[in-house]
Amino acid sequence: MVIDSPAKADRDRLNLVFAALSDPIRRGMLEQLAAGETSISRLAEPYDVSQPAISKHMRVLERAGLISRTKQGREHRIRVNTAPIEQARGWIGVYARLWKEQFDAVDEYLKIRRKRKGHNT
Amino acid sequence: MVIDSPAKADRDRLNLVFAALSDPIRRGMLEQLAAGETSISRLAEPYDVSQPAISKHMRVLERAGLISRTKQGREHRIRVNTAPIEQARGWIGVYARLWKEQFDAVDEYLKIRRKRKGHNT
DNA sequence: AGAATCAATAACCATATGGTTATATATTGC
DNA sequence: GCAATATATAACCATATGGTTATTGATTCT
Repeated sequence: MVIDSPAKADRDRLNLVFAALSDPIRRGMLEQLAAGETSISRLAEPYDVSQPAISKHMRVLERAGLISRTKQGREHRIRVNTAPIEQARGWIGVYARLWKEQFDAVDEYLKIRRKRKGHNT
Repeated sequence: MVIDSPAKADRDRLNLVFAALSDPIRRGMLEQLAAGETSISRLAEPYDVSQPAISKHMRVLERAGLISRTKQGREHRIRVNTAPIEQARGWIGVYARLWKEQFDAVDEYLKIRRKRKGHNT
């Protein structure tokens, strides 16, 4: 049983979102954005990488639609977009539940078997 | 404000889990596993790629801890492991909530401002 | 006006990725 | 016993990734 595949655009977006989340620096940046909008240089502070590397990470997050930016003077103000992360959460939520149900069914079945065996012994 | 970073092992695992989820073929395989344990050749059926490509995808899922396998004759029986996906869900859940609270705070603030402006007009 | 700061891009590098074909091994079915 | 099936790995290929230094342009600060 496979739930209807999402539209191609949604699939492509999920590719980008999960890919963006696969790097600890990018996850760390999103974690920082939980505290609110901030600048790129502030987001970069915890990391010992070059500024062009930071720029690349920002690009990946942006391509995934996870952040958007405005410019104030020379500073880019970065904020998180929740829609793509909700989409990822939705995907995981649906399947985590189905996977868990599968395990619960197995557990239930094993429980019954154990009770029967115990009884027979 | 940044929530305490998880242990390095947890971080590395999240890297692998999100990376594994960034490919539509691998997500599709996990979706199929929601229906229960199955063979690799069955998981491969919907895809028009070579068998070694399938093997590589299985390897990525396995390295992320998302699946485990047993062997029955020549067939590998694949099942999903829920722990890593729960870990990813946990990470997304924590931050999705924080990001949303951030937007709710902004919305609330803008609402109050709009009411004041409307009143003054 | 010029230094300092913020950030992007180009070019380069090493490694990883996702596909292929060829080949090998294990197991089942006839 | 041999063909068929299931699956892994090697080698190859094109592309992507994540880092670097150098350079550039925009903006702010002194």
